[in-house]
Amino acid sequence: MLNLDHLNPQQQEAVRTTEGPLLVLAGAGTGKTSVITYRVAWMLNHGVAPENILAVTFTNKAADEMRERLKNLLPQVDHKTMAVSTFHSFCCRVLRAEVHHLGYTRRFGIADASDTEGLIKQVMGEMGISKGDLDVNFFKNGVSHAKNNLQTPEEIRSNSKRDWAATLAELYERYQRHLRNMNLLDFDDLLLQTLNLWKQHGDVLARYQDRYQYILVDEYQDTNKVQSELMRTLAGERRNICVVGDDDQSIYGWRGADITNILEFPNIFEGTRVVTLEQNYRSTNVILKAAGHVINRNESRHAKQLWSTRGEGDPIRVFEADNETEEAQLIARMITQLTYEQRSGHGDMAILFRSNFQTRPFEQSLRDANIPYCIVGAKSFYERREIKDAVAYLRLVHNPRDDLALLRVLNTPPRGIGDKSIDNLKQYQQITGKPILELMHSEDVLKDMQPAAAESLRCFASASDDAAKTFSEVGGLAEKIHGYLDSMAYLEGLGRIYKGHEEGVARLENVIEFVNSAAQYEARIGGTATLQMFLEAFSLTDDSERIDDQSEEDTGVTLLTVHAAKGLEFPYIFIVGMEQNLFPHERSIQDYMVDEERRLFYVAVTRAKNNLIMTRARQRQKYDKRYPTRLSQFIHELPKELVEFPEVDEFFSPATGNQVDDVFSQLRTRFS
DNA sequence: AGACCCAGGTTTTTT
DNA sequence: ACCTGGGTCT
Repeated sequence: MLNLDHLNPQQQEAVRTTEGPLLVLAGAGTGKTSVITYRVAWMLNHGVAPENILAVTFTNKAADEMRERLKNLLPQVDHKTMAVSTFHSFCCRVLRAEVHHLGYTRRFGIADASDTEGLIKQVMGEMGISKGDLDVNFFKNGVSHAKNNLQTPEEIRSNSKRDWAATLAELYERYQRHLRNMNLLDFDDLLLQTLNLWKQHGDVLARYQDRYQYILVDEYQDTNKVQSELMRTLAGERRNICVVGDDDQSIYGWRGADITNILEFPNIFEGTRVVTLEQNYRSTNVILKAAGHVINRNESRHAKQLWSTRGEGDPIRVFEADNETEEAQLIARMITQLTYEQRSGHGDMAILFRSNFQTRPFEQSLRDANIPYCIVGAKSFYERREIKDAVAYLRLVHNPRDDLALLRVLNTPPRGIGDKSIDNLKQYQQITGKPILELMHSEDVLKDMQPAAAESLRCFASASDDAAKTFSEVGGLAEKIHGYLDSMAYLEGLGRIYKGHEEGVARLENVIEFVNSAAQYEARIGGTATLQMFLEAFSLTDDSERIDDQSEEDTGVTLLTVHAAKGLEFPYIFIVGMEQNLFPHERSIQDYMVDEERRLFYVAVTRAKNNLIMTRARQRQKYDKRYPTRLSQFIHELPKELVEFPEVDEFFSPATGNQVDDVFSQLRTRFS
């Protein structure tokens, strides 16, 4: 039987409450993941069938971790039947089975962010929206926002008096029509169309409600309207829905997360049991008090007060440097000193910053000081042009209606299909509404083209047909991918696309690496891996986890943005660039979003287990100019008695006799 | 088709 | 300062 003894009373209550709506307010470091996994284990032990449980997370990483911990906790249960997945992959699975109800086919492809942007530009062109007016980002965000908030184009038109409303609505409609013609769903659609499906087809919904009788949602503060509505719909009359999250760590409002989901949950589900986890197992009380004091300024939050049994701990220290270079050098010196006098390794330390551009001077200073480091979230392998091209080739074979993929690779490498021919095809596409690849099979269309171009198009089309046949049989996926890219002259063409010999070779190596990743995927899944599965994994899986080279992660200092640090912890945390307009960011100040920025600061502070050091540069270079800076308001918001503002030298002053004794006694106990 | 030039934009990031 | 994308010229 499951032993809950080492859980605290609130955690136990959360675990035992399996029926009805439950809101678990899990403050930073309060053992949330344990609670979730124990709760699932508890349900399984109490007769709930694994296939009746749905656990939803935001990231694959979180889903993997949960699955892993469940496996350890309950090795005997058949975990394959239990749905632990991200919102997107869950919805994708539903749609693969049901999407025909909505007029797509189950071979639908997934449009990524750059497809979305490209298509929106195209639609803007169609509508004759000139550049001077509203820009691509406006429409991209506008459409995404509308989708996330369940606004139809009709509603945009009628609800908003803004002069751009009608334009946005029309663009949304056209954009969506294009996607549908190409049998593509964008990321937002995966969620939205699943919700539409359920709302429009009660019988389908009933099947899913019957299957998923117990629902668990992690990081609920990050859900948007569609996501909360999806879960509410699925929970139905049973209302067995448990959401876990921390409103104080809601830092994704800017991309559609709606904090009111977690704030209003008890009002939306009458009779909600609320369990607040306040015992923190991570940090010293100085850190918790400081964080709590700051976050208390925010209105509209669920009250909570974190505490721990780890003692008071050292005060927070704030240092100032003249400029960003010296700030970076200061941090490097401090790290050297700390590793020297304490027993902490580089892996115990992380440098947190608000914006990515701040990494530069730190890379330099750490390298100069011979300190190993790793940067989280550096630009990814899969963003590279040659990889996206390779993926576009694959997408086209899988979904021949994917004009976006086709146009990307039709003349990559150059094969004599110029702008003229491409325009021509687009024209036909507009008139007939048929996929371009299909048009390329029509001699009526081809006779309009230059003979050379027509021949090239014919050749491309027939190679695509061959590939489609090849991939329709199961097995040998990586091999087939290699053969296909080769047959399209893509591998050979890389040398022509990229001028320098070196660059061509490097790009080719990357593509080969990509083929290898397909082989790895195949090895993991087994011989039954299909192109569709691989593409789906590619679209819905985060880059960093696809290639795992975590070997160095343990040994180096970690550099990462505060956003990327959510969910992590380190004994030593350095928050750098504590300047007004940088953190909080100036954009958030203009937009009255300082509350979210304050939550971001709260997240940063609560990453620290033992020691928190913050720095500021008095001057900072921005683009090509230097500016004087002001200290961040968040520093002023910290409780005075918990913060010290030492001079830089004080950090490096010789150790006192007591400290020396201390170090030696620690060493003695360690080696005795 | 490919080299070259200029304008615009540079918070955070998942799926 | 620096990169990207789009436009133009050869």
